[in-house]
Amino acid sequence: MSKFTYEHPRPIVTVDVVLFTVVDEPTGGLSLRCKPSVEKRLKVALVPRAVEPFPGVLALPGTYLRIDEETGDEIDDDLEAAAARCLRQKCGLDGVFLEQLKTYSGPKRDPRGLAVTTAYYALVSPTVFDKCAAAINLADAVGLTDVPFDHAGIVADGVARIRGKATYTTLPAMLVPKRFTLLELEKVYEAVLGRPIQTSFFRKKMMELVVQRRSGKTVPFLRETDWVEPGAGRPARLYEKATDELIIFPQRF
Amino acid sequence: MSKFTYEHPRPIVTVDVVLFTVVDEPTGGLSLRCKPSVEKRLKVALVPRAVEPFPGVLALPGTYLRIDEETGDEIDDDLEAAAARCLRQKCGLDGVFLEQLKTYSGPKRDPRGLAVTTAYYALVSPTVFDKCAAAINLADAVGLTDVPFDHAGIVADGVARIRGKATYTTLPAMLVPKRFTLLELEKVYEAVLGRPIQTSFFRKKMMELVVQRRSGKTVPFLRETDWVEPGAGRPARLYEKATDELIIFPQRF
DNA sequence: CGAATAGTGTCTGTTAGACATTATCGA
DNA sequence: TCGATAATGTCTAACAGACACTATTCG
Repeated sequence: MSKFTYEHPRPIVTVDVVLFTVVDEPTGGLSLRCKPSVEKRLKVALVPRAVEPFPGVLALPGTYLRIDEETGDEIDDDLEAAAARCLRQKCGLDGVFLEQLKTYSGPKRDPRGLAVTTAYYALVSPTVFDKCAAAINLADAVGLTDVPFDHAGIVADGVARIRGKATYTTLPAMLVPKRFTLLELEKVYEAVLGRPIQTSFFRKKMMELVVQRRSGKTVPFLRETDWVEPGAGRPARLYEKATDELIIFPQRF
Repeated sequence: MSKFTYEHPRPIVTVDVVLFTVVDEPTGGLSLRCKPSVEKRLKVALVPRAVEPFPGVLALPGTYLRIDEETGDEIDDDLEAAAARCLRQKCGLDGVFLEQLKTYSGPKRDPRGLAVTTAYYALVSPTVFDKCAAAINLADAVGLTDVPFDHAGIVADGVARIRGKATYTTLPAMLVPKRFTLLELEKVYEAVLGRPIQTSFFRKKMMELVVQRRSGKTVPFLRETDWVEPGAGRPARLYEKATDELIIFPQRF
């Protein structure tokens, strides 16, 4: 116990992960939109806290930065590795899109004293998310309250970040399954942006978006497949992404 | 000595500041541009390191997060306060624009072991910068090398960040003195962006940019003054900012 | 055939970008 | 008046945004 001594005090260092996904929302009867299909809704994952403070309360999945080499436990190479481990251990997710959001600090944000937490945000398609049967709750990402610490602010920052990036990158495409229809992708963009966008403009932009291959050749970001998604009307063509990387648009969206 | 003991090891927590400014660069004889006046160059502040490792080597100004209440020294409320203190103590600067950039971590970035450093970036006009007579060196911000740790990468990230923000905010306006000409502001934008921009388009956009007052009224971001800057030809009108806050453009730039 | 959904085409007002022109100073 | 720099106007091609139209399936 108490084996690690330093000349100066050091803060607690943790990571928190804002895990976003989308869920289908049956179009409410009150909706006046002509567009049929389903609406999508941006959600954030919350897990019950295992330890003090706030045990049992739903909060962002988080963990200490593990650098103790003597325990035999897996140690974290850096903060991003800790966030990835958190996703793996608490959500059963691996290989999902993960980027640093911001670092939060201050004496008031944690009752244990001055804590430094680096928040990451992650995006996962509902298909993959459903596979992890862990005890994960989904809450509306927009306007989230009733979470401990400063997690509401962190989620709000995360929403702002992905909203900003959605206007000039393919970031929302991280939220669709391997094969998807263009309308589905549009709905996901709308869920992230929180506002409707124009179908024909969206399709035009998306279809002419190209990605640079390592060889220097450019290929379309969206690859048409032979498959279709049957529905009530004309079946929709299914597409695949040419890459899982984040692509930046030549001009803003 | 060694008064602080913890059950688990904790990393070193520091902040580093990427302090940007611009300097006038006499247009080289090789320049083919018709535009006269002076070019501006984006610079970053480096200070000689006071302590191990790399004592004496030029590096980003940085400091430990101070949370030791017993020393009688000033303690930091949070990371941003530490960055502000660093600017004050090492550069003699106070009240400059300061925002969080990113947090860096990993066992390889510091010979002392796993260190976590949160980088901030700050912008200051050359007028204010010149007042702080401290031993501060200015290096070209673009393509900086020959700095210890991962500071080259941090500066590169900082340049990328302010370049991005320059296209949709008034961030480069943080780099001009209280009164400035439109051409001067344009040159600063060009220094940040690293590419020339169109004079007439720039002026049009800038002049029609408005800021929301607390009362709800909108006023132009640029306020015309009665003063002019004499030069070789027609004198240029001097402008003032209506606010010191960062303004976001309605549409991208 | 008609309802329902997928996907495309067309028109228009706005605007970025290039370039020419005018304005105002000192010598 | 000329040289130099500041500032504005004009033209064009591209494009966002709105809307109408065509296409394809099922019952």
